[in-house]
Amino acid sequence: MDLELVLKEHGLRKTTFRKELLHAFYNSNSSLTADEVKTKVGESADRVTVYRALDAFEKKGLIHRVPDKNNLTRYALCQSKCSTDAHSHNHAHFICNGCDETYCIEDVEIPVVRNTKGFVIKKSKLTLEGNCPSCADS
Amino acid sequence: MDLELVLKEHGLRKTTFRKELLHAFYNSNSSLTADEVKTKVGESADRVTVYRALDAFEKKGLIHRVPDKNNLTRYALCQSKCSTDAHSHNHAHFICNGCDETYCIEDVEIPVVRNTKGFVIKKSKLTLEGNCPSCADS
DNA sequence: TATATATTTGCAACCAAGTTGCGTTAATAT
DNA sequence: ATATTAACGCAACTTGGTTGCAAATATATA
Repeated sequence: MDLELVLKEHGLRKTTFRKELLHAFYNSNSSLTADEVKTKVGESADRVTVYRALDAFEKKGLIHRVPDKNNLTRYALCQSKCSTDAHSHNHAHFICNGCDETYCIEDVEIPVVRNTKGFVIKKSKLTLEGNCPSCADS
Repeated sequence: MDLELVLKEHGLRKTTFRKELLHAFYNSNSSLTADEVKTKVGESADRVTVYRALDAFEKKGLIHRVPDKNNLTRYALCQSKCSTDAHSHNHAHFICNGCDETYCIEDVEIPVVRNTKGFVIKKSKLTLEGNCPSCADS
């Protein structure tokens, strides 16, 4: 995976920090919070830099927000071809009660829900909870 | 609805503020944040009092947390018989893109999802998005 | 390659949501 | 009527995130 090319294709400059940030996402099988990014990727980088990089990655369609157990803002890599301001996801998310991580789950069907009692339903989000493979025995 | 009795049955003291708080929940068809409580119920009450009352109500099984569009802590009245530290909900939630309100939706089926790829699934949450009856034309 | 332009970074300061400690007041139990 | 316990109010703090602005760095252009 050519990180520099990916950045370029999404209209982002290939700075040291952003290359490492993208690397971290490609090396994670789940998702990251701003705080996790700071400790894992760039302890030296300023908090603000982390937040702004995450914002930029999201806007350019590289990462998307996923639910978090503790209401933090948490991001995961986009699988499909998301482009600038045009995210297209339709997968479930799994929150582990053991490690508090959030995983994208591609092989679970999202139910299509009909409008009901005057509510016009445009989107359905399915969030699963339990224990992830690593925490399955807890 | 005898508010004082409800408080008593849930082991809560009938203070002026808590009676008004409970009243506000019974008079709301959706849900409330701490901030909304403060403006609608007790502008005079301290912020901390609001937070602690909401905590207490939740612990005693009177209200439950619902998802919020902006990651705030948002509460709605429990319909069924929830008791102290034993909430039992199994309904969907609807977030309105117009007014940012969250509604409990009782008549939508929550899918039962099988374990997959080592993930042990214990709970499924279904969150719907769109426009509520009042905002249906926006 | 030099220079102009645009993006990214770091710092400081700020904000909003929520929490904690503690002394005082008010509600229930005896 | 009084003791006990729960609830309240205040101040101070914490955490997650944002904004403004100047300095640094990356890309585009000459």
